[in-house]
Amino acid sequence: MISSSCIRVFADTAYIEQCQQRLASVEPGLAALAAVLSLAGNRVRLQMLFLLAQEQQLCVCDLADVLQMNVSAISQHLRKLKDGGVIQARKVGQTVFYSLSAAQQPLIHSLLAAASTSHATSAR
Amino acid sequence: MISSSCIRVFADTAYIEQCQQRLASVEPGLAALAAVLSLAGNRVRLQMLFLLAQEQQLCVCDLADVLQMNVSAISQHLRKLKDGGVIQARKVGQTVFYSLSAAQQPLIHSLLAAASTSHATSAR
DNA sequence: TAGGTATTTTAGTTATTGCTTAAATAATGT
DNA sequence: ACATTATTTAAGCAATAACTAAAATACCTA
Repeated sequence: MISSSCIRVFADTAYIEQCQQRLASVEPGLAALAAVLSLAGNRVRLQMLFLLAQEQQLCVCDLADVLQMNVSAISQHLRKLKDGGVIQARKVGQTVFYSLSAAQQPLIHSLLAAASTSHATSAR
Repeated sequence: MISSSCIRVFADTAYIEQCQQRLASVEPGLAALAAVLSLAGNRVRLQMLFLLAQEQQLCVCDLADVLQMNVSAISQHLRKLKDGGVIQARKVGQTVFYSLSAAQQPLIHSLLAAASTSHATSAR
């Protein structure tokens, strides 16, 4: 037992274990989702995903121009997104075009939909 | 101009500016979304959100027991989620019950749905 | 082959994050 | 008032993240 348990009215051992069991059953999915969300949870990367969703594909230079950022910084963000399976690369000559990966495209689109629809309640 | 622009076939200034303009129009929404996603993009916090979605409400102790983590660490995660407007607190005696905030509940549920349905394609 | 362009990688710096420990608050019961 | 319980806060630390600058790679064209 890592930390001292509370002695409270609600919640008994059986209840705790039930929660743990339900959690365990979805844990792989949650871990994978957390990985994608942490990638999308960066302002610059979310902008990049928005642009890719809108334009289908963009090269590193395009993104750097639009976001007015260092090419190297953009490239490093793209690498993270690619490593996370969120985007894919297609090389044409010396230009690399990035696009949303087919696998994660639905998730990304549903996330971005939330940005427009949900009237983003300001924090605090 | 922050970085040297590329001299490439696709993409001209007009195109870049068009992208920038579209981006600017959704930027407030994207920034707000990024804030929520970065909160949900942490494995522990996503587990907490899953549990809150499942059980409606839980106190700090419950979460610490289920996740087998330090009460203080849990409390600090809860604070971030509350500051971000993702959850809300209700105090009953000396126990504080946390639950998903009404405003962000739809977004959180749609995120969690992705964890079960989307057959989370493993990265790399 | 040489030079230029697009991109990636490496190294270094600074800022942020998540956790631990310990102390501080707050509410409850004696 | 005092001890107990639930939670929060503060301080410190190790790990991670994001950016800059510089060097390395890859591809194209003359």
